[in-house]
Amino acid sequence: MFKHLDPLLHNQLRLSIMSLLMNVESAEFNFLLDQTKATKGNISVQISKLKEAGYIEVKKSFRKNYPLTTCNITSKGIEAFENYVKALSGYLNPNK
Amino acid sequence: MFKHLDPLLHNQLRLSIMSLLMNVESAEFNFLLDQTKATKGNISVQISKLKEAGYIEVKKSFRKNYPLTTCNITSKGIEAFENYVKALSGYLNPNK
DNA sequence: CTAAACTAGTTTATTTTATAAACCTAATAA
DNA sequence: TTATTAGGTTTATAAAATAAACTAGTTTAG
Repeated sequence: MFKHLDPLLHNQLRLSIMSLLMNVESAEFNFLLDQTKATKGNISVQISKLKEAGYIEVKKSFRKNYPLTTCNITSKGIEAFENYVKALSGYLNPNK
Repeated sequence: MFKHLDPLLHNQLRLSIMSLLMNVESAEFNFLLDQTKATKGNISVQISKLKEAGYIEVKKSFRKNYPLTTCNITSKGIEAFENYVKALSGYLNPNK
């Protein structure tokens, strides 16, 4: 009846991040900060969780002497996102 | 960009309950128990929360000497569910 | 009749999760 | 050179989810 919803994706901020990463080659920390309007701390934590799950890759480098964190979605992450969308649709269109 | 997701609906069990209630006049506690496969305690708690929010109505009666709890969705609940679905779609179809 | 098992839930205690505030390190500006 | 800014991370707190234990009563088997 109701499929299990990946708890890692069933969170507003993490889902936002994944949704953004679905659309781009890669995204910088500040891009995510700007788009999501979340706090830095929160984003930092959620990036870690997504990374730990293998849903995204995180590259740390320097630009203009400042640290720069860049993220991109992995194939595993894409798959998870697509599965999540599929599972959710079972909840959203109860009349179909 | 990303709309706020009603935290009351952004939960697997509560969303399941609301999804079920969208389809029926009313549903008994045991129907929800059976359909969702959740524990009684969990369902009890989530029903209370949905009720407190005014998303559902809860009637308590007796049938065959046993207590019987029946739920139905309210117009406020229907509206909330529809808004939730609309808001979520902004996350799910990032390429559109 | 009475003890065990069952119905239909609710409450409570514990764990997990989310979140923001405080903090850190290095770089640039005044 | 000390103040401020950039780019984050860590930690402390609050909120939520969950299951186990409990309540209250009913049915059934001996």
